[in-house]
Amino acid sequence: MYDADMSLPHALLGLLIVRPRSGYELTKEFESHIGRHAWAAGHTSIYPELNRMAENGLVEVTHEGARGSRTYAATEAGRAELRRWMFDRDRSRKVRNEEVLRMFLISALDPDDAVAYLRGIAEESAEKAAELAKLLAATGPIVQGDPEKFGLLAAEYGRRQYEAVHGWAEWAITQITGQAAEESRSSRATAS
Amino acid sequence: MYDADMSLPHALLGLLIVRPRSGYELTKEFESHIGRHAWAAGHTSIYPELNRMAENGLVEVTHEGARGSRTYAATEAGRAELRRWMFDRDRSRKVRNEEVLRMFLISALDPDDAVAYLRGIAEESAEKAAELAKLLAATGPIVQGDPEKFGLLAAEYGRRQYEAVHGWAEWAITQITGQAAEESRSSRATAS
DNA sequence: AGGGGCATGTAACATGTTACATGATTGT
DNA sequence: ACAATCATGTAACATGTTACATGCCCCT
Repeated sequence: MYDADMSLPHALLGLLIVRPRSGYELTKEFESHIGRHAWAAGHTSIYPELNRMAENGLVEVTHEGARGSRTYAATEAGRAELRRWMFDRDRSRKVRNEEVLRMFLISALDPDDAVAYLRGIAEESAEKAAELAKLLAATGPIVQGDPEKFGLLAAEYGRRQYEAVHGWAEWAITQITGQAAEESRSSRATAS
Repeated sequence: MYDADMSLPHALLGLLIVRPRSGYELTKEFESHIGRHAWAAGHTSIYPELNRMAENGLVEVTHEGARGSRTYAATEAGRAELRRWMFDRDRSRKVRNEEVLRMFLISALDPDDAVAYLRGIAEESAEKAAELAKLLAATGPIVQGDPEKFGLLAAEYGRRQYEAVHGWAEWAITQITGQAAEESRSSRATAS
């Protein structure tokens, strides 16, 4: 079977389950939401992966169009594989989250830099949350299984995440600056 | 200079800025918090990377101990590089977040599976949030620059994130089940 | 003296990225 | 007819992972 921690084939399966697409269309999909927020991939990894998946029976070519384009659809085996992967609770998975890494590394900056960095985060997360709120307001309620609504659960997830990050950044700033203010007060007191 | 999107050397720099360590100690560090929540790395990538970083003057060996152990410290150039990387706002960075990918792919599951999956998420996020809350309660307030407190900002970040995920999962469940209840009501109404 | 953990490394393999490459179709 | 975009691919390189490999030191 497929390795538990291979994400690209599963991302492709998910998209193909919702709606059959060509490699080219999948590539474009990865240039927008899914690629910018969840998993990046270029056509040079997508095309070989589709061929491999076709060999393994997870997808099949349902239509050949102009310019040699091939439309792929998920097979029954493909659906089963995505389901297996989603419910696979083997958390030996390797984390690789640059955002969170930066959060850890804030502790390695000196206080002024840390606060400057956090202000940037606060600003950025507020923007992103607002952006997603706008996107969600522009579309109707979420309907499971509606291809048009694909990714809206993820969008709401993102919106809440960004709001949480915003709150956290502001909290973190008060932690550091509050403490700095404290220190300068006590050092003045000691000095006098 | 170093590529903007290489995270391992920067993770190592961050740890070495806080406190000089050997490759072995760094490896162990990656087995606990930072490796489980932010960035995974094994000794087979850490040792070669340290050698490369030493060649490039980002770190230096400050002590050679028993069993051929070498203690590394960040150089001034290393500190500057970490700072540069932290503030590098070039967001051409490739996202690769399996968690978020799964959120996207929920839309590809049928409603029963989606709800089951979300229940799992709700449970897991509540557990993780509680775990971090406990960890945070057990340690004192955060003091910037205190090596003992390294990662506490990240811990609070994680706690808030998990709480947000929990709230989202419960909201998402009501979205789907509420909608399913609606549907069965209306189909009964249509049938009668 | 021997087991367990400390401490580092190399080699083969899998995966992913960048650069290079080609040709078909559509719209103007 | 020509430019833009559609549509797919290969090859060289960089990176990361797994398996294999070695030896030292400390404790009992």
